[in-house]
Amino acid sequence: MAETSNPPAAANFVHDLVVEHNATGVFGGRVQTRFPPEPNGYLHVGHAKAITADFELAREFDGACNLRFDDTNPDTEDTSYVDGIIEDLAWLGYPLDREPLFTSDYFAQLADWAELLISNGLAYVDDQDGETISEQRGGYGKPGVESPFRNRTVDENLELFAGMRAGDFDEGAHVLRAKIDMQHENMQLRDPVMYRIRKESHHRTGDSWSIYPTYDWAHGQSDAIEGITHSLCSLEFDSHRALYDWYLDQLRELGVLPFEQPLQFEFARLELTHTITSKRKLARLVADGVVDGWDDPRLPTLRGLRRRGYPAAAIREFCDFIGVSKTNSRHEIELLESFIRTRLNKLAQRRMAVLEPLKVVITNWPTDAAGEPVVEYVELKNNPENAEDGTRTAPFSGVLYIEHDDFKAEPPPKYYRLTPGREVRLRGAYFITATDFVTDDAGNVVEVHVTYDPETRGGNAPDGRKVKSTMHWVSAAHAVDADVALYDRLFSAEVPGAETGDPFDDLNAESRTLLHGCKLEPALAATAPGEVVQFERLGYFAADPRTPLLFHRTVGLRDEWANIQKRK
RNA sequence: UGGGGCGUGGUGUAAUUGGUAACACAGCAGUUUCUGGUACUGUCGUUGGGGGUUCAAGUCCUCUCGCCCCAACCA
Repeated sequence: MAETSNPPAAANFVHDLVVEHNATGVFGGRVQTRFPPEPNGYLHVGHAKAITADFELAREFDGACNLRFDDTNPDTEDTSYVDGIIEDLAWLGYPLDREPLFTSDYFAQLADWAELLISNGLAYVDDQDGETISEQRGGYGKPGVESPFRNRTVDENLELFAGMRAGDFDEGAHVLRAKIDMQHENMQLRDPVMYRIRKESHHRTGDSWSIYPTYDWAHGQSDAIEGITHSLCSLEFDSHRALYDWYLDQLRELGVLPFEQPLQFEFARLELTHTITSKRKLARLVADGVVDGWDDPRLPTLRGLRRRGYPAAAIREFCDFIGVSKTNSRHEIELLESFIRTRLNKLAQRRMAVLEPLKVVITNWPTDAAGEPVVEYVELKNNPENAEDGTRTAPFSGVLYIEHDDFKAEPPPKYYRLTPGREVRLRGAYFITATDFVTDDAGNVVEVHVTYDPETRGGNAPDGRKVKSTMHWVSAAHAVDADVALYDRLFSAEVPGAETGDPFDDLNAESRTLLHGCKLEPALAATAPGEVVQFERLGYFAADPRTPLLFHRTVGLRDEWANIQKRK
């Protein structure tokens, strides 16, 4: 992966496993993985971890990773999600290099294999409803009850399944079940359902099928069809592994597996503090209008993060760094943010923007022949981290805006910024000293009067005197107005819903603050859609991809002064 | 209730497989600095608990405690 100052990737138990497999000849050195999203929602950071795990493992061992849409449930899936997922995946850094694969492409093969299992007495058609089947399954430590239909003849099962396949029955009339063991201690093996009847139209196969395979029946077999070797999934599927193996074992013994039998490995999904990664709950945030859509910058969706300005490379580096383990854990969102800052610090162009403007009048600033304040142009570095980014100029004149927080009539302890009688530097321009200020009826400072020292042009005093603070500024006459959205945690609790069980109880009502009338230096008007720049001393801000002069705060700078105030 | 998985600083991830517990984030203190940013330095503090084997235990044995997952015709 690209250059980075971050430390190398954490070790990864799956990686170690593959090394061992290659050493012992399992899979003959082949590594084939797959990323199998269900097209029923958009990708989020949690998927990013799975994606990097799958794709990078394959890349490292010169294998390949398939994108396979696990589209076995016509009720919830849609092509718009297929397109969205492909788009987000490409943005993350994994553009499609060939046609994507679909479980639905294997429906015929899967159904044929199901018939093969039936023919061998390994599956049967059950006429009972879901509730009854569920009751008969028993419970943890409690025995299961065999279905009265469990011992139908092969011929009868074949005929019924053919009818199911042909669409002769209503939804719920029958299911196909694997005949395993109703007393198995692993509930997944108590005659799991392989097929159910659905009359819903499928986003790809339309109405050509009225039976759909369940996840368990589809997944391992799809892996086998594609020649997958290492099938990674999240921890909650560990009890499914026995079933994954059982289906494959039967097919292998019946001699129909095209490749070696794939193996399933489980790892912990990515959880972050102050956010959620449940597709269902994310969908609820969108549906309820808590956020503006799937690409709301407060969402952990890939498209939300992209709009927020998170560089894809930084997300990949983060995933690489946290590694792959089996421990249930929740990473601090601050760790992700530190990766974002590290990368942006190197890349982002520096600009000056005043979010909450305070007017500053330089009382000794010269005027020209027409009586207008003189305008000078000062040169500023685009990025102190990278000299190749060069410089730009910004207009400077007698009336400016500075950040409201950068002046205090009565300075608190350790305050280094502008205050009556104190001299500070305006970045790249001049030293100024506050002489006076104007307040409104409520006592708020609305204007500051200062004098400047003409000798300090460029930002340095010939006599070598120092100032405690350098501040950003924008010339009032040249300022470009913009809207800026500041973001805070979407959920105020570290673990949303930890208290009440409902994450929505922990929603942060102030997760977004929209500022109008922010004052930008002219160069900022040319920011490309989606580009992330650093507003000096404030943070990184992404230009909205669609709306000009709207910026989203990607992440703030580390702020020592804020910490000092917080400690107080 | 039966089965499975997992416990390492505040957080997360490592530890040559029995050999100095490390890395990052966060915190704290400082140096540098035309961003209270960056960079750099220092500092803080940990193997869930008990017992055992061993010259030596995060690692092996044993007991114990805690957390997570599984009883959809979702994935």
